[in-house]
Amino acid sequence: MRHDGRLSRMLHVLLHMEEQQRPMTSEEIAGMLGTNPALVRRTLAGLREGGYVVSERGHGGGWMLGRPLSEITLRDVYDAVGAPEVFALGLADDQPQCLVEQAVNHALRRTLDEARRLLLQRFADIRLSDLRDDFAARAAALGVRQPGPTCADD
Amino acid sequence: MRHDGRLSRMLHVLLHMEEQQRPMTSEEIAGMLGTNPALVRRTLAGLREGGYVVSERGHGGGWMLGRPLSEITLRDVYDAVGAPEVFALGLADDQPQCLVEQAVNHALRRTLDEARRLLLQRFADIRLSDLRDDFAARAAALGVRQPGPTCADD
DNA sequence: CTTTTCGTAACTTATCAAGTTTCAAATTCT
DNA sequence: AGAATTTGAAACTTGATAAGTTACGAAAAG
Ligand code: FES
Ligand code: FES
Repeated sequence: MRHDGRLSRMLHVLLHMEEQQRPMTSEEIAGMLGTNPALVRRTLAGLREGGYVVSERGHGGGWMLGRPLSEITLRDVYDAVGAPEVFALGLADDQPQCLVEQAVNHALRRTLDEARRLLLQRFADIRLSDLRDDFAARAAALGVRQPGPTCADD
Repeated sequence: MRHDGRLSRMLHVLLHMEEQQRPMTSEEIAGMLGTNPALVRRTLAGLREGGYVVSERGHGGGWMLGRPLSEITLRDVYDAVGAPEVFALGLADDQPQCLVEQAVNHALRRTLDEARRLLLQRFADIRLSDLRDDFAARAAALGVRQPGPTCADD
């Protein structure tokens, strides 16, 4: 099953965004992610609606954080990218009136819902500043002074 | 994202299989699921390897339970259909050497792993006989005497 | 008014479970 | 033995959709 990488990618983008003291263009970000500007705009649009980033058009424009990383949780970002389906496992709906299918789906749904609740609760408990701190710790452990981009974006 | 309905469908099949006192052909099962025999064989093949069902070829052949429903858990069936990816959410791997991506993926992986552990533990705790009992209760609540198939398979 | 950059719509691609086709092999029935 | 039934398995097509692409208009700055 194909993955939905929007949450992961947007988290990556937001953390890099804080390092920069200037707006990042969609093209720069696309280079970072190995994709293209239109997709970046499409996905960041959701984050803009939530106020997590702001965009400016024209010369010198681009994307900047709309609030500190300490005020954004993983859950916020998950919701902002459209609250995509968490699970690849799905329920059959071939025989909706079949009591067996109903019993199976009921058990699966309860279990999936419980796991989803746990997951989203954990997401709500993690702030992006926590990820940044972890990143900083990793950089320090490697003896990196100025963490800066390690990819080919410049 | 597209769902993987193999677990749900195979549970449905196994429960119906117990009701029947005869081998069910792939064609019958395909009719139940609104699909075709080859797909049924492909998916049930995994269950056969685990000994959860047995198949007989030729006239009068078909599929039967290989052990009582009380000795099969949802986790068993999940594994038997290939232990498909649980989550639709995936991790980016565009910049494996990027410390930010590493920090993001580490946090996501830990959280997803925790939710996966919970899910699979719940699966391991649910026996197919529990689902059958729930099914029987639903049938009783509706006043059904002989639960039998409600779909067009006969 | 030219350049930069976002905004957005429309279209194409990649992926993989699901679905299909086909035939060989095994088993039973006559 | 031969016909009918049914699984086994390989090869192929379809469908759904996140990702990727193309194209052009609007807004802002120089
Ligand atoms: S993409 Fe994270 S360092 Fe460039
Ligand atoms: S499919 Fe469950 S009753 Fe026919």
